[in-house]
Amino acid sequence: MTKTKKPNGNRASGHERQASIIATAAALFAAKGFSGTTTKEIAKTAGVSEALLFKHFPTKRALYAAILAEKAQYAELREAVEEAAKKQDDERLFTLLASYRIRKGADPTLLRLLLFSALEGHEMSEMFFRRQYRVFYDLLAGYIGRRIKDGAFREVDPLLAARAFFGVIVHHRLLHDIFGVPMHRGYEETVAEYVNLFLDGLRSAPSYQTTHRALDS
Amino acid sequence: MTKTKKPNGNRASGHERQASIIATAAALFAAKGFSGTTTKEIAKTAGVSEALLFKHFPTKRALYAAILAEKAQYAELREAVEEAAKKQDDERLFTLLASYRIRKGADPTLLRLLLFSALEGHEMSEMFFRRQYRVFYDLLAGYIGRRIKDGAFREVDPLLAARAFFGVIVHHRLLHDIFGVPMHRGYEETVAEYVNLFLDGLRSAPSYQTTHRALDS
DNA sequence: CTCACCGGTGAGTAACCACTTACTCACCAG
DNA sequence: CTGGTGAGTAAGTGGTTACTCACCGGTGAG
Repeated sequence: MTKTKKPNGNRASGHERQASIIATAAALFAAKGFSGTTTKEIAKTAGVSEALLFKHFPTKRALYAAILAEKAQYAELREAVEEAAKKQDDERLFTLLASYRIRKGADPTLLRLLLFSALEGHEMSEMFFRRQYRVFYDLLAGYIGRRIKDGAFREVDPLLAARAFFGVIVHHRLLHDIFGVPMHRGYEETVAEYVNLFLDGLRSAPSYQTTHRALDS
Repeated sequence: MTKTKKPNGNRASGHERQASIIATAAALFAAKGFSGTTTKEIAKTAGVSEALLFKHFPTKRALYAAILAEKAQYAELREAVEEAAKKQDDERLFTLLASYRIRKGADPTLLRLLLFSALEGHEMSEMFFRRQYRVFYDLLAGYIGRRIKDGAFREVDPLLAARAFFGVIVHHRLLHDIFGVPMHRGYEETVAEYVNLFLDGLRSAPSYQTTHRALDS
């Protein structure tokens, strides 16, 4: 053979390679979208040949789907949230939900993947969305509904209220992570401000007559 | 016959063609992103040859930039908003801002273009964002600041409050237009609910002492 | 009449795309 | 030593992409 053979030792097991490919590809897809990322680029960044990529994943779409499926696995936050809900500790529950997304080391990769997959209309997008957001958002709507029955919150549409709160948080990350708008307060301050603003809106008795046609319907 | 000659008469002027190309391309870019859309596809949909496309726009990116520049031209809403601000009509101002985005015929194209351009990191993205959103968002922050000085709103960070309100609206459109979550109330009802929720949060005196340290951990 | 000009195109082209083929190498059980 | 197996790749494949060029036909001024 004409070529020098390298003394190997850096041969990884199948699962290690697969994981490292997924990690590399996830970063690239998050940065440039599905159709903005080439398999050649993924292979080069992961330090393997393109052929090996296709040994592990039959198509580019399959690799993308594998990433979304992996990133959709989450639970950790749920228990803490459900505990706060049991104790009816409003501040804690809202602060938990907010500071999970708005915090110092928060990784923008997930949000970018979610947005790209939804915009590009990938088939896994809906599942990804459901696992990552829908869960918490239904959970919060349920909690708000219960607190209204208890008389702790005023009569609002629980679903819309839950959407509103997540709106505040998601929008913040959109500005910060996607549009590059700088933070103008610290993370904890920001979260506290959002939570207080929102909770006071939920708890205040309608002190003076505002146009309430929205609710009596 | 070697070539059929069509009896013409449908020859458009340069500017007409340019406008129709922009309209067609905008729809496609909004649907599939920059790198997800091919020049061949644009030409076919617009009913012209690919060559003509490049007569009007030197590159695909230039066409994209032209679209963003065109879509960034907006003002109409500003006057109405500024008038409401002068009259200190809170309900009207907030309702105007909300119902401009959340209404029956609202076109999702703009939001999709904005998100794609930001995610894909196009150079025109920042300008597009500034003209389409930043304007109103600074305007609202200024108004909230003034209302706080007047004593009409309680002491909050005006910038964060403005972000919060836009967050509610933008998130609603995100769910509705990008993620396909169905509306669960009518447009006007939804807007009214969001506005009331938010205004009550701004106006209520902090009735009982909430933990304002949030997450001192 | 003519001829420059404008709107418009068919037929490319080089580079790039996702994906394949045919192969090497290291390792191990029998 | 032999034959099977899993990790890995160089060198393609056909199709697509953004972009180009030589050219066409109608129109109106001189």
